Amino acid sequence: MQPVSEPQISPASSSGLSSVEIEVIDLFVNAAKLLALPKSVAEIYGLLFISPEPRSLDDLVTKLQMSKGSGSQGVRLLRAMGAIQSVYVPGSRCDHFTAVTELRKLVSGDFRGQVQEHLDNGDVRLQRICEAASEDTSEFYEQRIEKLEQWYGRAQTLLPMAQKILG
Amino acid sequence: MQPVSEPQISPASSSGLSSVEIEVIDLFVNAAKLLALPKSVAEIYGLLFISPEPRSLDDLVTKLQMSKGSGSQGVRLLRAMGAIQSVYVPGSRCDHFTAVTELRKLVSGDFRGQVQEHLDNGDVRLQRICEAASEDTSEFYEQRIEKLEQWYGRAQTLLPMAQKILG
DNA sequence: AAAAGTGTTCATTTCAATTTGAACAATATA
DNA sequence: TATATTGTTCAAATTGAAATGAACACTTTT
Repeated sequence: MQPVSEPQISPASSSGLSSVEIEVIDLFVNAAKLLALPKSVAEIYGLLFISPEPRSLDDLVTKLQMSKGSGSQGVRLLRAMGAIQSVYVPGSRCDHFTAVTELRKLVSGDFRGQVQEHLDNGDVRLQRICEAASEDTSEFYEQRIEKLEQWYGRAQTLLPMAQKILG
Repeated sequence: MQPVSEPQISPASSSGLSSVEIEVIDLFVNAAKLLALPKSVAEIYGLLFISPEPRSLDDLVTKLQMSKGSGSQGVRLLRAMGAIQSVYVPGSRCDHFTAVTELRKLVSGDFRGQVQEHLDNGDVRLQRICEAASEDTSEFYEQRIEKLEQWYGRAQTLLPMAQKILG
């Protein structure tokens, strides 16, 4: 990997993002790559994370210079993941959002969703592979299937442990 | 997620992939999505995983019906990741490959590469955020930075533990 | 009711990653 | 030396995901 490079959140064309905001957003944008989440989603979360006050959708898309459509989608996803919350702001009729920062909540939301799912399907898949292999049952295939079962087992062990450490 | 669907490795147009092979390759192709690896890479690894004998590049691209270019790139990546090995096959002048199936080796190869890297940069990033925040040092910013440090700490704890369980 | 504000949806565009295929070594065989 | 084999590289095409922006619906204010 290349050394950490300067944030690419076009700093000149700012609609007033401070340098702290830019750095933090950049952090999340990069982390998002690891989780294969859209950049816009990371930007929204990043900005909310570093915002002392709740922000409206309009607010977000203006500061981040993204389309209303993207903003709307992004907010929806983040809400579904439990990564942001909408809060009531007296005297304003639009929704306002804040970042959920408890690792425990974040982990049980998205992480679980993405990974657990695949593991759950593991049984089905292994089942199918066994069936397919039963036509041609060799020593080698048995070994490989055993290997796959071992892998799934390990993963099943690891996941709850990860939740414990993070939660 | 939709229920596990039928493999989409065009089974009709087969250059002779057995149903076991198809199922296993499909398993890896799906897992690869989680790790954000190219499909071609997953296909190659999957086929090697379920092949009793080493296979040549030519072999791979023929059975998988992919271009030589993709095959070459894929093999290179997998080798760099330590996920496949080239083995000597007497009486043949081309390289042959087998899958590395020890979870320990796989984990120290790719997983580490992808994740550790980001964590290593964490220090640099946090440093930069601190600097940026020093212009405008508020209670809130301090809390957030603390939160980020906490997150990195947890991740640093989890990673070696994961390696232990998997390795 | 009109006008302004807020938010969603969705067809289209944009963009980046992957794949292809052809050109190009490099090496072995005849 | 010519020819076949093996493998890499890279520009161009393909693909699919994400972003845009306009149309729409709903609410609130005047």
